[in-house]
Amino acid sequence: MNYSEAKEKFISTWGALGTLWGINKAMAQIHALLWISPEPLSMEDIMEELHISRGNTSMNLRQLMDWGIVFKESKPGERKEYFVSEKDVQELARQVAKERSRREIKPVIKVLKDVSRIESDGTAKTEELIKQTKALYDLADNADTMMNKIVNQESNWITKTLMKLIK
Amino acid sequence: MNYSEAKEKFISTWGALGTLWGINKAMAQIHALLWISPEPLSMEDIMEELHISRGNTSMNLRQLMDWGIVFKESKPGERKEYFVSEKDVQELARQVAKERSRREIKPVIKVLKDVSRIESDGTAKTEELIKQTKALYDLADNADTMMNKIVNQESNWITKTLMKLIK
DNA sequence: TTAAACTTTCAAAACATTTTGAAAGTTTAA
DNA sequence: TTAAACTTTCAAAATGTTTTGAAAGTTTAA
Repeated sequence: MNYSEAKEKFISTWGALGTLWGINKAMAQIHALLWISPEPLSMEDIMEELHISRGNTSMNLRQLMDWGIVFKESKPGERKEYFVSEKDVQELARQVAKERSRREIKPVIKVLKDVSRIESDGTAKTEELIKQTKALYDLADNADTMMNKIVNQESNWITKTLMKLIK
Repeated sequence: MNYSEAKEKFISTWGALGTLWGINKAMAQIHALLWISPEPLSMEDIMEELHISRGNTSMNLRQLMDWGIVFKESKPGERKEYFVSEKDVQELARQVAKERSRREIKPVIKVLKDVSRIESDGTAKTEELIKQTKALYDLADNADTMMNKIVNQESNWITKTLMKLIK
C-alpha cells in the first residue's frame, strides 16, 4: 500500500465510521484529511481533495470548530483562512467524549432519572417501568462518569477508586 | 408524571437516542417497549402500542434478535409468537458492546493498523499519516479492549490492571 | 469609499433510509 | 390434505438527511 492508497483508505474508512456513529460523511472526511495533513489547508484545498462543494465544506468546518477539534489559522499576508485539526489524540478523545456526553448522553440520563422516579401505584407494569428505567439510569450515569474520567486523563483515578474500595 | 406519561417519555426518548447513535427509531422503540413490559408481547401488541406496520415490526424484531437482546417466546396452546427483551442491564450492555465492537469498531481498527504500517518514504506527509493513524490505532484499540473488559464484568479487572502497574 | 477575495447561508435537488401494506410464505390443527 | 392463523418479504411511497451552487454577506487592501 503506497501513500495515496493509504490516505484514501483512511479518509474513506473514517467517513464510513462517522456515518455509522451519526456523524456525517463530509464532516468525518474533512476531519480525517486535516488529521493527517502536516500543513494547514484552505477551503479550496479541502474542496478539491474531497470533491465536495463550497457550502458543504463551509458548514462542516464550522461544525468541526463547534466540536472544538478543528481551528482556523491565518497565514500572515494571506487573505484566505486555513484550517488545522487538533493533533493530539488524547485531546481529540477528550473533546469528542465531552461533546457527545453533553449533547447526547446527559439529556437521556435526565429523562431516565425523571421517569424512574415516578410514584409507584403498586401495579406490576409501573413497578417494572421504575425498576427497568432505574437500572438503565444507573448504567448510563456510571458509564458517562467513567468515560469522562478515563478520557480526562485523571490518571490517578484508578488509584483513587481502588482506595475507596479498600478502605 | 403518571404511568402513561412516563412510559411514553421513555419510549420516545429511547427512540431518539437510537436515531442519534445510528439505530433506527422503530428498533429502539420496540426495545424500549419490551424492556419495560412485565409480560411478553405479540407482534400485534407492539404494532398497536407503537402505531407501526406489521412489516416494520417484523423486520426490527428480527434485528433485535440478531443483536441478542430480544427473544421469541411461545405460550403453550397459542399459535402466536411472543417477544421478550433481555431484562438484565449488565447483559444488555455486554451484548450491545459486543455487537458494536464486532460490527463497527474492529473493522476500523484493522484499517488503522494497516494504514499506520505502510512503509515510510521519508516525506513529511507520509510521516504524518503514519504517526497520526498510529495514534488513533492505539487509542481505538485500547478503548475497545477497555470497554469490553468493563462490560464483561471482570470485576477484578481494575485490581489486575493496578497490579501490573505496581509490579 | 470601492472592489476584489473570500466565506456563509439557504432553498432546491440529490440521495439515503425507513416505513408501509399487500402478496407470498410458513406452520399447525383438524 | 386443507384452511386458518400467523410471519416474512419486498417494491413502492414516505420521510429524513446531505449536498449543491448561486446569491448574499463579510473583510481587507488600496
